[in-house]
Amino acid sequence: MAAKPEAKTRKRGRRGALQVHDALREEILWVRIAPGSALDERDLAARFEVSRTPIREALLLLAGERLVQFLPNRTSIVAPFSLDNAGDYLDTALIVGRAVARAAALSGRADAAALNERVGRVVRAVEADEWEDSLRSELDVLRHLAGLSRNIFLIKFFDEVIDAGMRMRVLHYVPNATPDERRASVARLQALAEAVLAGDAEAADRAIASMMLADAAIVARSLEPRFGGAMGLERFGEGLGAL
Amino acid sequence: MAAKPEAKTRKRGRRGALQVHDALREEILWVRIAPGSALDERDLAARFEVSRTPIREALLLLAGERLVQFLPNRTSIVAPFSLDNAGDYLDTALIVGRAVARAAALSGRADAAALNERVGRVVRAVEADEWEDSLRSELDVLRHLAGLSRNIFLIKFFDEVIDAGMRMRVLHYVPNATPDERRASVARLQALAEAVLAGDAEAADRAIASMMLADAAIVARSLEPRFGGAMGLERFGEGLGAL
DNA sequence: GCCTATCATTATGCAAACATAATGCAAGGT
DNA sequence: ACCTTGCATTATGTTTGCATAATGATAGGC
Repeated sequence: MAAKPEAKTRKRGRRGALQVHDALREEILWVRIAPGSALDERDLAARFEVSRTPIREALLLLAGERLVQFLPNRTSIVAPFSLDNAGDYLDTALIVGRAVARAAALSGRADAAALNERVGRVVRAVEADEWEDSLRSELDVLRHLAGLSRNIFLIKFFDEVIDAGMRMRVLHYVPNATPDERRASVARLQALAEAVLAGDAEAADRAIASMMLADAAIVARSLEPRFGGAMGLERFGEGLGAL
Repeated sequence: MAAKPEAKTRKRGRRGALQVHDALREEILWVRIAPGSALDERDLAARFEVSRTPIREALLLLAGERLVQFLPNRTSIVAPFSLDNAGDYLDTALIVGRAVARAAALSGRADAAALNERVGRVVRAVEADEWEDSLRSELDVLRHLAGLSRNIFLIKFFDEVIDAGMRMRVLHYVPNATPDERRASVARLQALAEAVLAGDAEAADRAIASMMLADAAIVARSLEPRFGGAMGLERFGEGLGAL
C-alpha cells in the first residue's frame, strides 16, 4: 500500500511551488546551500520532480525575501552573504527586538506554562549540545514573545529580522560560541522570559538587549583574526541602539 | 520608423513580469484598484498583452509583499484593506521612523542643497494643492532621510512601513486633511529636515514623532463618525512609541 | 604568442495547451 | 418550499515547447 509514498506526497501538496519554496528556504537559511551557489532551474526541476514553472515561482518568492538573486537572463544564485553590514543588522535587530520585548511584557498575555515549556526546550537542547535544536527553539521563544504583542507589523518585521540574521548565526555564532557562552545566552533568555511574565517592560528591554549584544560579541570575536576589529562592531549599543 | 512603438517597448522591456509587477503595484498602492478586487489572470494577460506566465510571476511577487492574496485554486484578489490594525501600524511606524530620523541626524551626510530642494517640492505641491505630488514628494523626503543612514536594513524596513501605510494615506489622510493641516504637516517635515541638517538627533526624533502623530490624528478623526473613537487610536504615543 | 570576432551551447523568458480543483446552477427528492 | 446531489463552467496549477540572450570555445588576424 505504501508503494509510492512520495507520489502521495506530491498529490497531497497540491501546490508544488510552495513546497519548493519552503524546502529551498530552509536549505538557504540553514546554509545547506552555500551563499552564491547557482540555482539551475532545470536541475531543481529534476530534483523536486516538477517542471520548471513551480521552480521559477518558488525562486521568485525567495527573491522577494532577498534570499535569492534573480540575475537577468542568467542563472539565479543564492543571495551572497557577508558580514560587511553586520553592524547595520545588529543596530536594526536591537530596535525591533527591544520593541518586541517591551510589547510582550506590556501585553499581559504571557502564559507562564506555555512560555516555560518553550524555554525548557532551549535549556534541554543546549545541555544536549544539539546546536540546531537549540537555535530553532531559541528563535521559537523569541517569535512566541513577538506573537504576544498581537501587533501584526511588529511580528512581521521581527520575523524578517530573524531571517535576515539566520545565516550569520549558523556560520559565525554556532561554531564560535563556547558551551559556557551558550549557557550564558540561555540564562539571558530566561531573564527575558521572566521579565515578560512579570510584565516588567524595562527589565525585558534590558534583557533582550544584553542577550543580543552578548551574542553579537561572539560573532564579532570570530572575525577579529580576519578583520582586526575593523568591523565597527565595537560600537554596538551606541547610536541607534540607545534610542 | 516609429511604426511599431509599442512593439519596441515590448522588446526593450525584456522582462514583462517586472513591468507588470511595477504597474500593478502602483495601481494597488494608490488605490486605483479597489482592495479586494479580483485579479483574473486571463484578464490581466489580455490587458498587458502578455501570456499568463508573467502575470502569475508578478502576482506572486506582489503576494510576497502582502499586496495580493493568493487563494488556493481561486482567483487572486487585491489585499483587503481595513483600519482595524491602524493602531499597530502607527506604533510600528513610530519605532522605525524615529530610528530613521535619529540615524539620519547622526549620519553627518545630510546635504542642505539636496534636502532643501526635495522639501521645496513638497511645499510647492501642497501650495498648488496637487495631492498626489505632495504625497509622493513627502515620502520621497522621508526615504531620502532613511537613505542617509546607509543602513540597508533600516532602509528596507522603512520602505516597507511606508508601503504598508500607503493605502491608509490615500483613503483616509488625503481626503480628510484640511489645507491648514497639510501646511502644518509640511512645517513639521521642515522642522525634521532642519534637525537632521543640524545633526540634532533628539530634535529629529521629536519632529518625526510629532509629524506622524498629527497625521495619525487626522486619520483617526475621519473614523470617529463610524467607530465612535473605539479604534484605540487615542493611545498613540503611549506604549511602544515611548520606547 | 596574444587578442578579437564569430559561432555553438546553454539556460532563461515567454507562450500555449493540458489537467484539475472550486464554484454556481439545475434537477430531483424530502 | 427547502435542502441535497450531480454536473457544467471557469479559472487556476502545471507541463511542454519555442524564442532569445548570455556564456565559452574556437578560429582567425595582428
